Amino acid sequence: MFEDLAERKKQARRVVRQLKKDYPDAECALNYDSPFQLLIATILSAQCTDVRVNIVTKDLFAKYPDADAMAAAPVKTLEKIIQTTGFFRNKAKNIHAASQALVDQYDGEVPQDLESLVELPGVGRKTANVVLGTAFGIASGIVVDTHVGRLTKRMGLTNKTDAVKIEQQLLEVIPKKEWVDFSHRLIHHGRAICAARKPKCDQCHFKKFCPQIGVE
DNA sequence: ATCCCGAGGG
DNA sequence: CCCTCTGGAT
Repeated sequence: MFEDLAERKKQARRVVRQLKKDYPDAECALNYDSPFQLLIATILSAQCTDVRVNIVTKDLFAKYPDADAMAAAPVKTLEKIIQTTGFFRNKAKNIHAASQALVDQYDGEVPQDLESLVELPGVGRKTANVVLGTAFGIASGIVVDTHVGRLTKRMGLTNKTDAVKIEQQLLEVIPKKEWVDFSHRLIHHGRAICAARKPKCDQCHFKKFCPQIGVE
């Protein structure tokens, strides 16, 4: 990592500039028609590709499009529909309980602040930041998923492993107006070029200023 | 064998 | 800090 904060900020500016150049229109890859659906899709995305989440949510949202319908669904039925996303018992229990909490406490709507979102079962900082940033356009933090964690470490913007600590270090060097797009663009770059196993460094436009920490 | 837009519990 | 939950793709 770049030890000096000023150096880290300089590196952050290079990264943000290149991200804008390479991925000007990066957006959320999960399919949804409402904040509620984005919330559920994001809960399902834990340790699962967005492609598979979209396959599952097509059926799930056709049957249970909103919090009222999802809260009324049998958990066993939810388990069957979302089975292929992995962790399906926990996820089914959580999306059912979270939907019930939305009905009970928020009249079926999704709250627009981080503290309320994180209290919902199955919703952590990452999921809450996705919903706030993408569905509501509220920059309350930076989404740190497996891609953002891996790429920011390789690019020298953090030396941490814990997602919350990575986010703290990123918040120091990324301007607030960039927070939402920063994650989306990094995630696209992580899938297309800077993959976990076989990063395509020969095709990477970030190579000229990438310390390549963690890449063999 | 490792990774995928994690969260909760110990 | 650690562990567990889980299936599909490569």
